[in-house]
Amino acid sequence: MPTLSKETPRRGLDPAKVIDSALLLADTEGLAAVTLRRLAQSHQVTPMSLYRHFADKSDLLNAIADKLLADIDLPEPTGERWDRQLRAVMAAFVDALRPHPNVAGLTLTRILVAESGLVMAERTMELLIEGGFEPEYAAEVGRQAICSLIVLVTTEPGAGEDPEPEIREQSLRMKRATLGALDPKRYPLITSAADTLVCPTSTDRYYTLGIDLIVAGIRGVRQDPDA
Amino acid sequence: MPTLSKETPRRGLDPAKVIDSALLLADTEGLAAVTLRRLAQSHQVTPMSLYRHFADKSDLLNAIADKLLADIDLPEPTGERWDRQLRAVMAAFVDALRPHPNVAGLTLTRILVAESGLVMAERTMELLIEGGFEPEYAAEVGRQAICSLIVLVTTEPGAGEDPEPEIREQSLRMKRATLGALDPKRYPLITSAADTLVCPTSTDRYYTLGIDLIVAGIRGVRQDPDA
DNA sequence: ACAGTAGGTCTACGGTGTAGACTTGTCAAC
DNA sequence: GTTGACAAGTCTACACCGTAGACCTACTGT
Repeated sequence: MPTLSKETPRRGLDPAKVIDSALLLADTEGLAAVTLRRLAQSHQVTPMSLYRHFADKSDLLNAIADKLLADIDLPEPTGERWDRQLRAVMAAFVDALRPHPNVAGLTLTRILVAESGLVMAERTMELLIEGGFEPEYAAEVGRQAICSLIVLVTTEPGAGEDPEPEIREQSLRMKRATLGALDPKRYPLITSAADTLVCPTSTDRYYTLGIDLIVAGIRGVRQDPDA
Repeated sequence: MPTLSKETPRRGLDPAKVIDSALLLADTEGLAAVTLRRLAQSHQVTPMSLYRHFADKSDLLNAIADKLLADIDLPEPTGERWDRQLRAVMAAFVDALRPHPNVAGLTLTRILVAESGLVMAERTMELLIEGGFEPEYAAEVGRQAICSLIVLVTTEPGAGEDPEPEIREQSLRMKRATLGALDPKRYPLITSAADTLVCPTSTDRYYTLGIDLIVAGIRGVRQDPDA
């Protein structure tokens, strides 16, 4: 029997676990908190050890993005109309990103690389073509739609704010005050809608509206590419 | 006559010029190249000098964003339909950001702070309300629309790539190759549209389509907020 | 003439990503 | 069994970052 107390203490660094803790760290303290040193420390290991498993930091970040994309739970094709199905695909995408607004932006460059990103992209184009788009046009529209969805998540009201609820609430109050203090003669609409602008009514509504807007846009540019 | 050889060598650091060179630097070498040390060096000054004019780095970055926003050349109100006017406003916004895709994202947090951002936001809400939106709804829709426009610019095909044309071209070729090398059985649409996905036909078309998509979306969600 | 101050400098600190040479446990092949 | 190869982790060091705090110093208003 060889020398291994519990599954080879030598290989104590599971890349998957590193990614997990990196994601957790980003979720709780923001992307800037994800540091090789900090990550190494939390795994009781030297910073340089990480380089045995990741080419460099961006490689690790890409791995996080790929993990997010892998969480997409794409709905099975149904007999519904193309636009309803498209909406479902988009909702699935957003659902995968929503829990991690701080890192959602990382997926921008990985969609056409990661497996599940490719599957979603292919499916999206499929539905667009079924909806009557030319393949070229479908590619451009799909690209933009997916980008918009990502941004929907990264700019979710309150994303990027401090994680401490008190500081965050303080910051929001400050913004509202600043906006409310503007001259109502010059900015009547902004001042009166200050609350909504700073932080929309409900997060669910926010996402529903966001997706609706995109789907409606796609439907709208369908027949006449030259509007 | 006091001692000034040429306009007080003591005050050799014009904040406006610092912002200008920061913007230039970001445009040519990417946002990451904008460094206090580098900026100071290019103005023959110590890094700490910058702190006499900017509270910290983020303050300087905000100043860049404000400058971009100040470049917006908002069209005068006309008698046209609300949606056509809205389109013109959006086009003006995009025109201001387009020359600086690397820093366009900085404007996200400054629109409701900078003068010209506020003016544009107010005007946007005005038009939306003229189009029949409730004020609250207009705020949410407007917010999302403006975010989408910004992202349209930051994700412009080839943005964030290396500035050297050769490296950049190389990178694009690589991506196209990777995409084209996928299994056509699994990803028939992606592989056949690889070229368009990597880099859309024309930049102008790209922006036209992007704006069309957003305007069409707004038009589409107008009457039925609960679709 | 003098105090105040705005603008720029110097030094230093703690943080970052990462290159390169080194150690060491593990396993395969002779 | 012994011996190598090798994968995984370590150590040291470097260049760079933003910025705090004390300092100088030339100008300005009184």
